[in-house]
Amino acid sequence: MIVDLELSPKQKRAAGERCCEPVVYPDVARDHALRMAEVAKALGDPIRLQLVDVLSRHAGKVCVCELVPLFDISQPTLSHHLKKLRDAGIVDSERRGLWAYYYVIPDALKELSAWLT
Amino acid sequence: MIVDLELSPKQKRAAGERCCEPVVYPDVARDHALRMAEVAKALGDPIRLQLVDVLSRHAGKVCVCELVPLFDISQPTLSHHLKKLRDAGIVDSERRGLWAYYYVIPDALKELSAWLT
DNA sequence: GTATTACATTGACGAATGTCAGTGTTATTG
DNA sequence: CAATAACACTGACATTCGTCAATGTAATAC
Repeated sequence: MIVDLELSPKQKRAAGERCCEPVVYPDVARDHALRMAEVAKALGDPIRLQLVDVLSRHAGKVCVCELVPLFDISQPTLSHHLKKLRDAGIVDSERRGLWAYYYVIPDALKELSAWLT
Repeated sequence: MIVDLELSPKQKRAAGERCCEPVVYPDVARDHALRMAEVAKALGDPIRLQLVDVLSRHAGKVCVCELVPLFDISQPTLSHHLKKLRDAGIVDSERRGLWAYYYVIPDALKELSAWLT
């Protein structure tokens, strides 16, 4: 993992006393952090988190008409949340006639999950 | 885990055709989802995610004066991010003279991590 | 064709976010 | 005492967010 942050403090100490023991380099590269933060941000809403929970717990694909009644929000709002999850690369959808089927993209949460472990 | 969401679709089908196979109940309770979303939201910023990375990778406690030069943001902004992480229950701080030492609260990320696995 | 159904998009709204300059607070130095 | 250093807080700003009502779009039913 690439280190791209400077470490040594650029400010003087007030006393001879050390500020603290040398800090560990962040070994999460900036773009790596950016990607994981993007995923975390998408999960940072209770409804979206529950959406991902339902979708991932369901082996196959779930259509929106089954998702709408699960939450106390309007259909356009749910559509908005699904779009956010799509934009974050967490879920994808598939049209089949009138219905849209959503599913969690395999390994989409892998990176964040591994970092959290 | 408590189920507190209704499941059966409240809208009529257009055809005799089924919308989809029966969906799985979300087994993330609403308050459970709320707590995890709060943590995810706090991690949903690249700087905060890297902050947690640095703090968790460092065994002990790290003072703010070591954190400031790591990022290209002002000291007040960093302080603001640290407060967000504190409010989310992810980190805590300890004053020692002029310095403030931050550390990751053990098991603060456990719940979200377990859910993601 | 018209009507209806499923879902997405638009536009609007108040609320929250990330950022900074400026200031305040507290502890240490001299 | 006064000066300084470390950090938090305030107020302001543009931006993004979550939400809804209204509308658009495409496919199915009649």
